Amino acid sequence: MSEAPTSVACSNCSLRELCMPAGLAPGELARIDELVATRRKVRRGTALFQAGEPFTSLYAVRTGFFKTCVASGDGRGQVTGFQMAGEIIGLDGIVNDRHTCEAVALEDAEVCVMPFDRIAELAREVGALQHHLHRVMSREIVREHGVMLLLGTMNAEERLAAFLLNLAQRLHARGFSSSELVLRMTRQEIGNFLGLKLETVSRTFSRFAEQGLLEVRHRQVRIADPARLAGLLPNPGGT
Amino acid sequence: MSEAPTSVACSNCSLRELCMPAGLAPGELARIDELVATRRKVRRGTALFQAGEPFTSLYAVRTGFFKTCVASGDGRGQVTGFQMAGEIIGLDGIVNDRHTCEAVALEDAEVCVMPFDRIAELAREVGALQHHLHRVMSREIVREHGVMLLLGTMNAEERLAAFLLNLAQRLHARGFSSSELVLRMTRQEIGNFLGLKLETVSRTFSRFAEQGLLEVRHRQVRIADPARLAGLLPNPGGT
DNA sequence: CGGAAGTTTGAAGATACTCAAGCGCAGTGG
DNA sequence: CCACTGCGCTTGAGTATCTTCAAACTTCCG
Repeated sequence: MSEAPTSVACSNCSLRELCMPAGLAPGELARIDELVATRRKVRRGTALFQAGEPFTSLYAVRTGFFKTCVASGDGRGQVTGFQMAGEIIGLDGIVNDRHTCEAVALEDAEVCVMPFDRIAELAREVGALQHHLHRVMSREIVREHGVMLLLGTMNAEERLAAFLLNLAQRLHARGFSSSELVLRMTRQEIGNFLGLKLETVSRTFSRFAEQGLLEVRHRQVRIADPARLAGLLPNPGGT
Repeated sequence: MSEAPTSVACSNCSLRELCMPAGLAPGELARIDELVATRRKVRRGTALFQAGEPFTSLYAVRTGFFKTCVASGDGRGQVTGFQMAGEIIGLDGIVNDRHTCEAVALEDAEVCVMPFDRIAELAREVGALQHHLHRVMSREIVREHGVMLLLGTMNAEERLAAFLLNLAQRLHARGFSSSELVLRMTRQEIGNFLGLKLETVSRTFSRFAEQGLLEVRHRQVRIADPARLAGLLPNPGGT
């Protein structure tokens, strides 16, 4: 929709360490700047892309917050992930040149548009970029393994604890507090990610609050006792 | 363990369409033959690789049947997939040069060992291989989205129906019957994949048999009414 | 052939879901 | 500025589904 031909440079971007390969030669870095054709603003509640749309580009989140969802024929949907600054969206489209999930902004957002054929072309010449791309895709596969473990083996408390700790950790890596967080998504959306109904999510929040693990005021969450919250996870000596 | 320096040629392999890119120039095909360093036999019940092991290679299943599992700190485990001839195993290892899941042979099996650095090197020169690799990784991401939908939104009957139809479809693509199948995995392993207990899997099989959807004798399954079985899925106009 | 492993089935119980009602905050318009 | 409306959140009561525990049976493999 709003394709602003903003002048852009990854080389100056504060998110560079998050979404670009490390250890590039200066010349290579300059070439990677060419990757990001444009930026694109996405209004809260609107889709960056939808299922079925032709695939052209990967997107790096610059600001804002996204969810990605797959839908089954009837109304049911599964949120496959939430993406924040520095994270890559759109890898699902590569197989069939068509997106199979949709990406929706949970708040006004901006993404860097990276045409995939240009990425592929440059990856053939810049080894570090090639390796980075492989790692990004592999990381997504491993992340999804974790979600499968969550959905397949954990109860409601474990799921919510894992979700909150993961969110906190990612926010912390971006310089935010690791204990104070503002949820960008509704209880419904959390439920659609965790495989729970929104009432169950709400009840579990309340139970955590009663137990002194959290302080919850709507979307404002403080992790009061991170150690005990982490103790709920089935992953004591986690990787 | 058993690394046999078998002489190997993808160009003659009957599985070529499954695991190699299409439309290669003759010269390119010859170079891809170099990719497969060796084959490796894996005995039933033993691991092709384990979580924590250094990552070196991707593996293409030649014969046999695998499961891949992730484990949480305590005993719990989630089967992330079952792999058959022509399918690729090991993509999880790329991110951190270390495997995060284990791959176990469910029956005596053989795989083609493809050193990843050699794949990456060749992908830089052969565009079709590069694109193929991207597609393989993206396909895995999309497949996992489907599993997440299954685990997050479906009940026991829907899960088992989806599992059986998926298995039948993949076997059919390999020239086997699409209605007659022999399960290579235990009820326990099916349960660990579908997020159900083995008893629930067993009961659901029995219920399907009562309803005339299946004929089940232990691991021998005949899909008696594929249409009605497919009708159970939440995906009437599915992609 | 014998034992271990895998499968089936039943009964009781736990967890999460459904249905329902009420509350609270945010944004809108009087 | 305040009331109003809508959406999201919370909480309760009853219910469905899946799990747990247990026992018996079958198959497979050594």
